[in-house]
Amino acid sequence: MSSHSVHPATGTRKRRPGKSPSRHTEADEAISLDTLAGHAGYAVRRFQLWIFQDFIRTLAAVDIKPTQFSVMTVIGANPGLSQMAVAKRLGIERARLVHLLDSLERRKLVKRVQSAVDRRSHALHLTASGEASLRKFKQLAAEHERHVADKIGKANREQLLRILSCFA
Amino acid sequence: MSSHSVHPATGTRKRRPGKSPSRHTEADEAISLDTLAGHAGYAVRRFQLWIFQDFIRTLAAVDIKPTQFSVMTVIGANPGLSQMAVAKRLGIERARLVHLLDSLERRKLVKRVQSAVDRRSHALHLTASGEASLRKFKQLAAEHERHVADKIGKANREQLLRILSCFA
DNA sequence: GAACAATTGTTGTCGTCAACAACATTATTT
DNA sequence: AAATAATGTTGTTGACGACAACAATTGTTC
Repeated sequence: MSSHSVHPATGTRKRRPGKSPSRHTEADEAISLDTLAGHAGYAVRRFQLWIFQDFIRTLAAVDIKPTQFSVMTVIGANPGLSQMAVAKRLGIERARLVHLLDSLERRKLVKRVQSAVDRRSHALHLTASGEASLRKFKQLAAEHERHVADKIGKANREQLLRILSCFA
Repeated sequence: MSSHSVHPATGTRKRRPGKSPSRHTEADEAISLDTLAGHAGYAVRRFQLWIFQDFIRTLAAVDIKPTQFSVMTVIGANPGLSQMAVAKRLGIERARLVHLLDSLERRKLVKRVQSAVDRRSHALHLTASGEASLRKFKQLAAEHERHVADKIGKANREQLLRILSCFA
């Protein structure tokens, strides 16, 4: 019964007078995850949360979020794609892509061009400033990727990419 | 210039008359991901989407979602925890945990007990039926985990868990 | 060629989720 | 006793996935 100074309800140690005032509750790891530790989904959820937060923080100066970056990257590499094609390739709903493109078009990063072959669809292109911006975004994204490597290890990151390559 | 029968705007092949009518647009992989292929966050997002959908589908019969499962598992392994402790351990906002517990309590799976030591907090416990249900949930969750192993490979799944163990 | 079906972009709704902010109640600190 | 902090709760905001409906256009089929 090692109930030294551990609050039975919270599992957090009462902060001692001399200690830092409520900085971190150190004993969170004492709480068992049980079978959760063996579930890939749990670890992946936590990891994805961390990785997106770091991406957003690293690209905060240019105000670009992960989804926006993915859309611009694909359009940049494949000019003239339709919205359907981009949505399918990235696993985004075409309804959602409409708003994403509205936002990017307002910022003059992307333009919708009337397609000559299919008058239903739009051909998507980066604007001139969109291409310049994307180069900057990619630099910052690369910096974010280095944060990932620092967090989980360079070799582990590469193995992770290999393992999940079937989802690309 | 290998534009055989590839629609320039969509990147999708025109469905040939004899072929299945608009089943799958097979040539989505032809669209380049560019630098996106080297970003862990992109792969992780796609993977997390897949894994959550499979979890939800596999546990659809008992109507339990990943977050609900994680909450019940932690409470089951650590009876008497406060809401704060559970929220911190799982990385859930305590505001969000309120609704999750409301739902689980309505279904008589979890109960909030007035804490004797701290009258602000609730001690969380599984009900009797909650414990029985959790055993069933864990069986189904294990089945889901086998789906994951089938998808990415048994050894890869274990390496993934090892790589991401620092996020548990 | 006309009727029918499918695709594309768009608009809208619904439910989930993370991130905040504010508040009342209760504990802790000084 | 007064100031400060923690806990549970309520509410709002914005991003997101899933779905359904619609007009315009294209493709198919008779």
